[in-house]
Amino acid sequence: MDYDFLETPIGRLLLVADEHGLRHIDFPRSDQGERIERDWRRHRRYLGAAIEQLEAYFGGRLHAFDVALVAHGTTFRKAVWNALARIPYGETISYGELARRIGDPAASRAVGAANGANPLPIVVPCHRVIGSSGKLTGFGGGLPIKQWLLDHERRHAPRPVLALIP
Amino acid sequence: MDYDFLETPIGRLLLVADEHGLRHIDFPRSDQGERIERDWRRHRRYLGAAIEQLEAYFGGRLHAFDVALVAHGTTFRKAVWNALARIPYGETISYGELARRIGDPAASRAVGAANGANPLPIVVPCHRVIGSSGKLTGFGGGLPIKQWLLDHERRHAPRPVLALIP
DNA sequence: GCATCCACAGCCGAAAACGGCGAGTTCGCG
DNA sequence: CGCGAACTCGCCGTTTTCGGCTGTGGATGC
Repeated sequence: MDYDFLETPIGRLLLVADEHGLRHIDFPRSDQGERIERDWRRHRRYLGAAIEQLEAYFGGRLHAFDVALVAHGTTFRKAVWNALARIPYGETISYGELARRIGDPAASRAVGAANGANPLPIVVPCHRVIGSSGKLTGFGGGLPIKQWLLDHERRHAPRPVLALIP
Repeated sequence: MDYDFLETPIGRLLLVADEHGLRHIDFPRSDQGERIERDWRRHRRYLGAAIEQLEAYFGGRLHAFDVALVAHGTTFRKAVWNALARIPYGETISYGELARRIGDPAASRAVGAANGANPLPIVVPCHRVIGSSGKLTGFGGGLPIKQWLLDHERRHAPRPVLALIP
């Protein structure tokens, strides 16, 4: 298992991958030690594509990732993460809408928990899910980063996103 | 979004506008911080007409505003605010009469609430609505200011307002 | 080990609370 | 009597509050 860090506009990211694909993206939190296992090696052998694409993403040039991913979880969580990956760049939906898309309309709250368990933030865009009222309501890396990502995508969206006036 | 302050005989007013028109008029209350968003800029680019006309109004020279306005609200509230704008300078009507004018004769109390939510006091003359008994009964900027506005308009009314004796 | 409970990155409908009212009644005071 | 102030009650739109519905991992108690 290889790991390395990547400096980005939202701070340093910890990337972890093996021969099967990318396994983790973490925001090293100051309040808890970085979760690095003893047998990992700091090496970019399996990280090349991910790093290239993340740099392009933060540069505003890449709108859809194409990297091999490995994520383990319950059936419900995998359904949520797959639905996440289908939300287009620059768009946002609500937790309830995501629950409806996976055919479990009452599970909006469980969707929030599954979002929180997403091991691959940014690449699997959990930041595009917000409260039905428009509030951000939560993000593993902190709300300011969620806001930054949404602003960044709105700025670089292929078509200008209409500012709807209610 | 631009904002600026205007000193008037009833105190300092906070004006907010953008390219579409005037959006807010506030009485900065000492009991709560002024509501100024981070991304507003203190500038008069979009405020010129409003400031000119307000100065003329307080000078007793202007009897009808002609400024682009932007006010968001429910269907009911917009109906109330539109009816407000049709009350002539120097006249007063009751909350119940206003309810009748929008075709909802029993909603006099809800009309009071809609009046309280008026984002553009003075320009949209919510101060011209008083209780059916003649008492003032309420005003966002405080009753003394409501009284001042009504006195001011009575003093400068084009025709003297008749004191009707029933 | 195994039940049980709890805390979450939510949402929706129903019910209650809350006012910038108004009409009607009561009651006190000249 | 006459006039109001004070009170009650019905009315209306909006806002706030409140249950109940979900899946999962970790803490607790046996």
